[in-house]
Amino acid sequence: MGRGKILIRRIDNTTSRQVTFSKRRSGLLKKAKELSILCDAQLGLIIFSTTGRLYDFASTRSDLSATIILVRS
Amino acid sequence: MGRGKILIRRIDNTTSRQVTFSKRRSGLLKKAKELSILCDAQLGLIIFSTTGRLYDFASTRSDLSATIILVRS
DNA sequence: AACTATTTATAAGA
DNA sequence: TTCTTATAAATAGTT
Repeated sequence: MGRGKILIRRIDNTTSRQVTFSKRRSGLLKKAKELSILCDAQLGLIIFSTTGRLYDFASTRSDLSATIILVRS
Repeated sequence: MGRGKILIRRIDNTTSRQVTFSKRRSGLLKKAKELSILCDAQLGLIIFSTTGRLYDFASTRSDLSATIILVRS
């Protein structure tokens, strides 16, 4: 997607890597939420940035939610 | 995407819902893997189908991998 | 399981 | 760093 095709390999440039992380993280979380709603599926997604920040999504299912909380703390 | 625009709400038709689950599950796992590679990010994704089958992806990080294993067993 | 018309995501650029 | 937009990629409906 985008102006050019890219290879799936670690992005060397720090700035580019952070920008891509921000964009794709949002996209992934959005698609995770859509899948859970459209298909009534239970899922959990946990993303750590290299700086240790955590981003997550969990559809309501007790064991999944508990897992996310455990990983967070 | 696709021939028509859809609303993000539970798909009532069982067959359509299963087909969509299969397609989007693949897409989500692919994008999760791409994000981890491109951005050197650690992430875990766990998807349960309504029949209880589990699909997951985890980039290598001990606590994440352990979590996935815990949820699986 | 394939096929495509379209929508959506996003890589580069502004 | 937020917005734009050309293009790649995902996918909804079809066969």
